[in-house]
Amino acid sequence: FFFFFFSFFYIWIENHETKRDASQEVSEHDSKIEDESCDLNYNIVSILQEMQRIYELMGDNWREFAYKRACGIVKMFPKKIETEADVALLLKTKGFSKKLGAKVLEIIQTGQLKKLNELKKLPQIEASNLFMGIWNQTSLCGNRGVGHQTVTQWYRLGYRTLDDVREKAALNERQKIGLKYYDDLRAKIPRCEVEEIEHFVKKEVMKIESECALVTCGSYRRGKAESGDVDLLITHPRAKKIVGLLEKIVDQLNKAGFLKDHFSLPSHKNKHAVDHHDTYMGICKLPDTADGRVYKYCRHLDIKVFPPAAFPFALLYFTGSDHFNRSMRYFAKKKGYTLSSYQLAPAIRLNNHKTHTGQPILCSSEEQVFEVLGLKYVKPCDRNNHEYFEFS
DNA sequence: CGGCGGTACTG
DNA sequence: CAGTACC
DNA sequence: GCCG
Repeated sequence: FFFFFFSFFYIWIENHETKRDASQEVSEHDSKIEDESCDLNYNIVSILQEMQRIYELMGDNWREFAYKRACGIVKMFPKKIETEADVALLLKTKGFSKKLGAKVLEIIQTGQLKKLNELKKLPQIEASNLFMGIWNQTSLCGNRGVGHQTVTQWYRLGYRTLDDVREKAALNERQKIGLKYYDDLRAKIPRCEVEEIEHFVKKEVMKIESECALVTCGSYRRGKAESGDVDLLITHPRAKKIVGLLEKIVDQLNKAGFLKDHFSLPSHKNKHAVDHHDTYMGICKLPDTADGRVYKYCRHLDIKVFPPAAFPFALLYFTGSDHFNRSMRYFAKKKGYTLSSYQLAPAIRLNNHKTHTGQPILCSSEEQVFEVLGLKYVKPCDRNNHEYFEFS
């Protein structure tokens, strides 16, 4: 009973803290500084971003990884980078070394990067550019079920425009929906609309299970002014209630006419597993309000339902960012643990293969996960970039 | 030189 | 199983 | 791409 009560109480606190923190974060300096710095070095960041995108298209995940990390480092840099001394300062940052330094130097001296211009001329990249418009953050490669393998295949098949793909390509469900809502999904979601989506879902969920707790994670929880999608994390203080809960929620939201299409529905596999959780991914649209407010866009909505014991880990995972999660998990690994979206456990590895996972370590809050790993707590608004966690 | 997160869905 | 996705 |  105490555990259930504690979980529920904790979640309640978390809900309210999240809201309060979030509103402070936008108005306070955190995100502002970042935006300003991003503007300060806008040219450098956008060129490095194009490099990242190209390597993503080429399937070179590790260069993509390194460039994304580098973008974060440049964004965080406190002043405009214009001299060799500035670049020297950049080079002191872990994750930013000679080759990237040379590229940044070239950018501040010439305003452009030869290597990028060459890569853009590659026929395949040029074609991808044509039918995906990757240079304006309108990439089809990324979150519409199309990766570098598909791009390469389409190129070999001679497709060169979006209409080629529409007419000739054999698309899977995910890709069809991606095309159907092509413009909608490109549009960013303002914080206030994220909140309204959360409110709508919460209202419907409460009709089914009034004890449910619901937290919006992702970039929203990290304090961003706009999000690409809405990530809702749901739990229930009683673990038994988790089974089949998401199906009921999806049914309810369907009845309300809120869901327009589905990427993936809650699976019926692994229902017996202790660590079981459910995922829904799809498209939603807020109804017009009585006072005449009209919502223009359909939005990408992800809902995850986790059992209460996994809640702190789920919250940590679902808040991200992707690079933050990877750095924390990498550190946990070096410390002899494995950290996932549902548990932290000792892990024994042989030649980098996980061979045994010990008893999970119970944590009742995000803070506790950091504590067990011997790390200083990092607030959601500071989880936007890659970190180098060190042994203390 | 090898390693760079852990997991879950579709087809 | 490969490919892509989630953060 | 970078790090150990």
